Amino acid sequence: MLQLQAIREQKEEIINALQKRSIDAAPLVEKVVALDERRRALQTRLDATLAESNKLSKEIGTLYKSGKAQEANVIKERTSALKEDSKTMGEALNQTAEELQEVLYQIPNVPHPSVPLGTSEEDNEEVFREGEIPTLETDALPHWELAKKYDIIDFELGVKITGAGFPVYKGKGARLQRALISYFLDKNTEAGYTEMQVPHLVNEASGFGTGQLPDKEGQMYHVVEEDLYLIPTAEVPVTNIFRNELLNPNDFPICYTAYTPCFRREAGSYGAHVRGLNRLHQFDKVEIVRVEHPEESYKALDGMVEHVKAILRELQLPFRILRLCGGDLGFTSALTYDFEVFSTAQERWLEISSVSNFETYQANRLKLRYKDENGKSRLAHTLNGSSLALPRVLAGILENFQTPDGIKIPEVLVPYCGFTHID
RNA sequence: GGAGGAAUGGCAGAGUGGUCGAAUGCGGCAGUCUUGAAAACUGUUGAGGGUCACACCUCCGGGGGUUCGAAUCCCUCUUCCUCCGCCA
Repeated sequence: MLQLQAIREQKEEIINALQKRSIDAAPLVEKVVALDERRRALQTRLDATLAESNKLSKEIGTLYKSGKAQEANVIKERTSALKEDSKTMGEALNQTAEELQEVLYQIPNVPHPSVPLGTSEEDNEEVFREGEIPTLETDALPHWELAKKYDIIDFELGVKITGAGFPVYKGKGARLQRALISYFLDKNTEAGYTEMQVPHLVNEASGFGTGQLPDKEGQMYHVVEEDLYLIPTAEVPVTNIFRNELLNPNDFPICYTAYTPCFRREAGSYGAHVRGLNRLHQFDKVEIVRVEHPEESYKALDGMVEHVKAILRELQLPFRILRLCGGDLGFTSALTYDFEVFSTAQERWLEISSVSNFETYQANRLKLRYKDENGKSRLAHTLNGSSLALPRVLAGILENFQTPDGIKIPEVLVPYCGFTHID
């Protein structure tokens, strides 16, 4: 969530910047300002009352000690009115503070100046493109047919066991999946990210910390019995490692990587564009997460983009990078780059990575701070990105590397797979 | 599942009704010494709100209660530890 102080000091700038998301934040921002003022007024009054009653209590203490019980009893009688006052004021204060929080949660992050104006994915800005799109035979198949032909992914079996969107990977398909995970983790470790294994279920506070709750509650699977949520991305458990932490400046940069399955309800539409591996309820992903000093975070974001680029280059997949426009930008993000791989057989781009800087938006919810040079605590910046989401990488490999003799495995993966072709 | 114990500042750990926001150690920061570093020594150092700055207020796992006054007493929830049972 946004920082109150920022809203107080740069109200107009924030409202203007949020127009990039095609929303009029003015009513919400004004409401925040009004509630904040009311909260502070109540606080001041309550503080004065409490100060008075604290003072009296101390007097009573000293009077008792010096044996003047009678005088003490006289003062005692004066405290009851103060007590009642502070109780009612405290209740009003709590209620106002709660209202204030609720309005604050409804305001999305302020987009970075470089974020283009726009309302949908049409308006995203392509900033980079690399790799040649292969010319396939006329009988080139989409990945779901290749998966069937070579018997490496069984979608129907997943339906039997669980339901739609939970595929079963078989034989070389399963092996390739495992190879990709190992390869990604190795690349990330090489680049200085520390590998972590984290829980796949998180509590409410964690979902809240990274912004999945309460805004997008419908997207996560909820285990009602224990009130836990299946993670939609490793971002949630990994970033929440730092919830309620106060760091030293020399702790930066913090770079973590984690492989986890990801679970998403996304009760979306059916059709060609969600066929096969394009959209699933459960999929695997390797994530990178960074916690940075505010002055370093955009340099870190660039570094993450270069890192993902290098991986795609090694995999020899044709890809492009988009800078998301305001309308497509996630609620909590200030700047996001999406990576898309070209799916030759489907003749469209598939998102395989999303790299974002959240600035202080998550840190404010997480209470993730560091001590600055002057010993004051300030909010850190959080970032994360996929490196990478497995299903669409797999789809890209299957489709782009298909030959009449089978699927050719990208060279970097051969040591991990133990085979050169799927046939 | 049964029986006990515990939760305090960045960390460790004292404190069992009245200047306790809290001893002490470690860590952090600043300085002395040193060519530099380490060590040693000296000083400093909890978080949040509020204020131009003070004052002042809140916070000792969460919530509620007793009391003029609670880290300290009571209730409740959560978490952790030890022992027993069960299980991987």
